[in-house]
Amino acid sequence: METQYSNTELKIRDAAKSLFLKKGYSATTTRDIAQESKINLALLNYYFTSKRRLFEIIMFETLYDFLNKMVEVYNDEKTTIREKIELASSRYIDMIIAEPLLPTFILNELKNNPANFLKMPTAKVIMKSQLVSQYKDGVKKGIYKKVDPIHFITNILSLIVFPFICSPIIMKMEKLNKKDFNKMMTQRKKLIPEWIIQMIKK
Amino acid sequence: METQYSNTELKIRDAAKSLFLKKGYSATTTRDIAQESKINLALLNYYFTSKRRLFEIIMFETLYDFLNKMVEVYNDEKTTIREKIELASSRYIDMIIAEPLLPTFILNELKNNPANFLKMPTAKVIMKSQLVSQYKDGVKKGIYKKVDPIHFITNILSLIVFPFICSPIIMKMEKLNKKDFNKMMTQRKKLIPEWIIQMIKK
DNA sequence: TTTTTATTTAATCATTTGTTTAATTCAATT
DNA sequence: AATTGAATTAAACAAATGATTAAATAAAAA
Repeated sequence: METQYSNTELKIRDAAKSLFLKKGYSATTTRDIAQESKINLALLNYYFTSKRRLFEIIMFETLYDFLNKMVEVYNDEKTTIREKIELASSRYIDMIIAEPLLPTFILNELKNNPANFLKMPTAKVIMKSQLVSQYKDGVKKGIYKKVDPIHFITNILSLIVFPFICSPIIMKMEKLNKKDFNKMMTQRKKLIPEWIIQMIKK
Repeated sequence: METQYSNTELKIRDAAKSLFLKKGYSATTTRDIAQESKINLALLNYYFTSKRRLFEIIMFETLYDFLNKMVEVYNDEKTTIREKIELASSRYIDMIIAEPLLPTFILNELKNNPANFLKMPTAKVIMKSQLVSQYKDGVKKGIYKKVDPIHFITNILSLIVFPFICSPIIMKMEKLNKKDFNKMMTQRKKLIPEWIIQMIKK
């Protein structure tokens, strides 16, 4: 697949993504986008038909990348449960440190338009992933407590993603700056796998 | 404190809160609010000066209630760590089941306007709460692993709140309806305290 | 070069949106 | 009953916003 974008098309995409992430759909105006990408206002509609369509294109790509990154790790045949959680924590925390507004952006549109999410093929795949069968195996063998796998998956995501979403609260509570906060999140790359394993053990 | 609101004033507040929760600040128009509360458009400005002010009043109250509910539990002198976590889980999960849009609403404005949050006196109190000193005690006594309390507090909040925020994903992954999902969250009232205790133990 | 097609621009349109005004109705007080 | 202040209404304003048009320019094809 070699999707070729013209220069201006890319400029619009980038500016739009940056603004949608920062301010959300409604608070971002087409003139904002035109100004940020230094293109003429009419070019937005020329290339993307409407603000809504531009948004949906960006949202789809973002969501797809986000979910895929997880499915990849979860479906690796060769790694153990612990390794999968380590990799997931590490990858996601790095990803979100690089783009901290991503989670709120996604979760927000998830609320406004959950139907869009239904189109994502990757979502339901997770509960059939290697990680989940490994977990079920452990339960069958009596190593892990008998708890619905959905809790297991939910807990991993919660411990990784939520701190970013409420980072202003955390920073306020502990008087941290952004650098300190990122350091804290980097610590969690190692802590989360420990915690998760301890949670599921009998 | 007996703040008396006129009937119409209350009607506006209620409609506005409902709409702001559902659609966010920018996507909610003053005409939406007027229609929903069945008042004349001008009454919004008559009672609340501006849309922004109305929003801030509602946001402050909501945020205050939300944080206070936690501080109360965390500062109880008589309860154990486990009891505090049980009570927090139970209260919060009930609260959010009753008003599922609350977390995204708060966290969203937290991103858009973190400065507003700085005005909340309750935030920094949490790290000096009874719960945190009990946790530190456990660490000193060698019962708990030596991990910064901020992780402890963050984990509790994450496991309680995050599943609500990403409920569409969870419902998709497991083909749950809203009732099933709430049942799942009710299970977590008992599971979360177990998990948290297990996480901190050596 | 000439012709055709794609890209870019400035200007404008039609709505929407937050807010205000001025007039009217209602309720309490004298 | 008359007066006064608060509450409510319909109408309008000014600015912002998503989208379109028609003309101009650049690029590609003939």
